[in-house]
Amino acid sequence: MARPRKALTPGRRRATLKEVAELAGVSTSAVSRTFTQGASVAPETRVKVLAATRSVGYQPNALARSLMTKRTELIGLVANNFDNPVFMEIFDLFTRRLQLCGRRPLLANLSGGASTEAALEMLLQYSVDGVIVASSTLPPQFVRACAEAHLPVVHVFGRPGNGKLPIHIVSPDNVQGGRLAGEEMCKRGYRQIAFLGGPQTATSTEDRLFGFMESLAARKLKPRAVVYGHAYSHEAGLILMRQLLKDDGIDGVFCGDDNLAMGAIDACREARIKVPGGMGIIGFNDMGIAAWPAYNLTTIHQPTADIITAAVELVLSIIEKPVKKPIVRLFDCRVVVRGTLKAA
Amino acid sequence: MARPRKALTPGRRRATLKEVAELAGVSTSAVSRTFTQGASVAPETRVKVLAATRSVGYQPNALARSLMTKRTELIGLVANNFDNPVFMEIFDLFTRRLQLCGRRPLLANLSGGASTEAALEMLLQYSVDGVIVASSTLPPQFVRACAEAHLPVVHVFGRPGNGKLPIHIVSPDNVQGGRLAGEEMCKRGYRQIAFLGGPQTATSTEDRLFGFMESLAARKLKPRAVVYGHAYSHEAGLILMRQLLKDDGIDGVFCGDDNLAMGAIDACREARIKVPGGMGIIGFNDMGIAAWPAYNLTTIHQPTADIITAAVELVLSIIEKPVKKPIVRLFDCRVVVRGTLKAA
DNA sequence: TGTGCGAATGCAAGCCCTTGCACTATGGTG
DNA sequence: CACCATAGTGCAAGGGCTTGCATTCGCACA
Repeated sequence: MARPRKALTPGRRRATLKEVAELAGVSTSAVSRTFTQGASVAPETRVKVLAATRSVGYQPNALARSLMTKRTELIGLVANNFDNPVFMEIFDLFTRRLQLCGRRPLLANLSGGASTEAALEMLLQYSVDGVIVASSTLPPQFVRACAEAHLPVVHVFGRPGNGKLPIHIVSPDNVQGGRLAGEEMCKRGYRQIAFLGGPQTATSTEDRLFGFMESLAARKLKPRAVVYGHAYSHEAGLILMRQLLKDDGIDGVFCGDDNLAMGAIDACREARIKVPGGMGIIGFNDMGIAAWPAYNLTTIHQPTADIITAAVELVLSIIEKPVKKPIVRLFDCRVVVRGTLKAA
Repeated sequence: MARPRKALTPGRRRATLKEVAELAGVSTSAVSRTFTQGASVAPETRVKVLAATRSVGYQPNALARSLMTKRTELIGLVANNFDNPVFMEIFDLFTRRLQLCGRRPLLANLSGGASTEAALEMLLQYSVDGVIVASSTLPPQFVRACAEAHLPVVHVFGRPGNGKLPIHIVSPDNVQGGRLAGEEMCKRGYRQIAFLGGPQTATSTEDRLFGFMESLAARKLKPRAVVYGHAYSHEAGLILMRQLLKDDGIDGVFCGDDNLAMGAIDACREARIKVPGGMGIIGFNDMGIAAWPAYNLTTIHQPTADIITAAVELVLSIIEKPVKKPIVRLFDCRVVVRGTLKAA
């Protein structure tokens, strides 16, 4: 907790560097250099400056500084999935990680059809050093537009584009994860498996389905059904699963997200179908709630913390040293076995 | 050892107001005024300026502007509860609301013992116009320090202080909510009711307990037990409930939060105790998951959207026109009846 | 025709910082 | 003892923007 600064009379303007300089009896340059890593300042000067600083409660104005340095230490954090509890963890990791590196997250919420143009404008007007877009359900044009505006941008949970623009990707390997899900279900004897995905436009859903179909194909199988929801939500899972249950040949469902999977489980319970006995269900993400006993969901885990760490490192590195060719970092997923698939 | 000097991004520099002025053949003032609400500019001048603006893709530099205007349109959003899914909704509402008013949320994450001093420093250095602190589990000194630094600050989910500093509060009426919970349980015949709270230091827990005890006292009852968790988490609820179950006289539990309540339900299920038959449970918050069929939790609803709207309005208004006396806005809660309390 | 007024404009002085450059000590070297 | 590298300093010129002030212009009014 900052201690109260008595010298700052109420209502008074905040102290400026110039005032500190006068008080310390040195030039403004000396004060500035005192707050600049690696600048050359005599120890006694530094002491005087720090004393003056303390006595008026001076805080450097980061915005004025950025005018000269061309660096704001601001990172735009763009997302559109504020309805998915998974993102709580993701926000937590991002903001802490950024804080650790002395960067500040400037948030842009693109949920509910907020204007992407306005968001981009905001990022530019506030001169963010870089942008992290955390979403697989955003129109790809937005990320492109960032790159075109020469903003260093990393698309987390995104999918590699056509390679023309430097749009860097950090993401779980959704194809591999989908494959894992398919294999796990097959291994455990499920044969008539449906895919219950999120929005059809989400690259994550598409890729997970792709991997899933691959693994089925390797066993000469095909999905029994493929359905898509309007969002990665419990509600969508519930509704879609009710629909799938009309086909009583289905013995298992791969859900493209844990929220969907939990909705699907609730639909089964509603229909008095036992999971995993009557119906096998596997999710994707391994969000916290998936482990709660009420669901105890078998799911595909993605290494969220590693992904976010990598994303932050990447964006900082391309700010430092721009890169022409798109960088792609995919992280392997793994199966977390809980109780919604029967034993092998 | 000099600080690594930045290689400027190779992409073309962003256009400046001066360049636009030259291109349009007018003074910089004219351009500036074109982008200033209510300034006087001839229609034809405006047209020329806008044309030039478009042709070079000019975006005003909000940071440079803030140097003169003393306004950044940045609002600090401080929280420490990134592990609680409830906060996803809260973030969503805050960020959208702020965006609607043309403000930008600058995030400070105080989870996991991140330094409050560093956070305050950051808010000051970036000259946020105001601060919203959304937490009931933060050391009150932090909010005080903001106020002492003359930052307009609104404490959401906070509790009125001693009235010396202009710390404004927007919050659900936790006492009233607690009273509601107690009344509802009594009405339905529960008599040996325990309180399962969050951190003992959280004012929300304290106030909910207070209201709860009031309503019991009105019926000459007392809580059968009072326990506190380390956090508003499912895990804490689970652990505490297991503990409470050792006392088989308890017939109901008021949980200070839905996460706790869901943990408590899982503990009951684990012990094969039927809810609400063998044990009545009521939560607080009415988070999305509480309505999922797996829990179907009876709970106290707080009008989150109204609270957030009020908080944003309040912070903007005190930025505009500072207020000496603390403003307190409490919002009534209401009971949402679902399936975890037996019929009256 | 003269007067007054408001609208439109440009000038230049900032806002709060950083940094290139020129300059002074200082001490170490041959 | 002359010489030079080096650390420490201040000056002043910005960085991209707003805004008070003075000026110009057109117009309505008398």
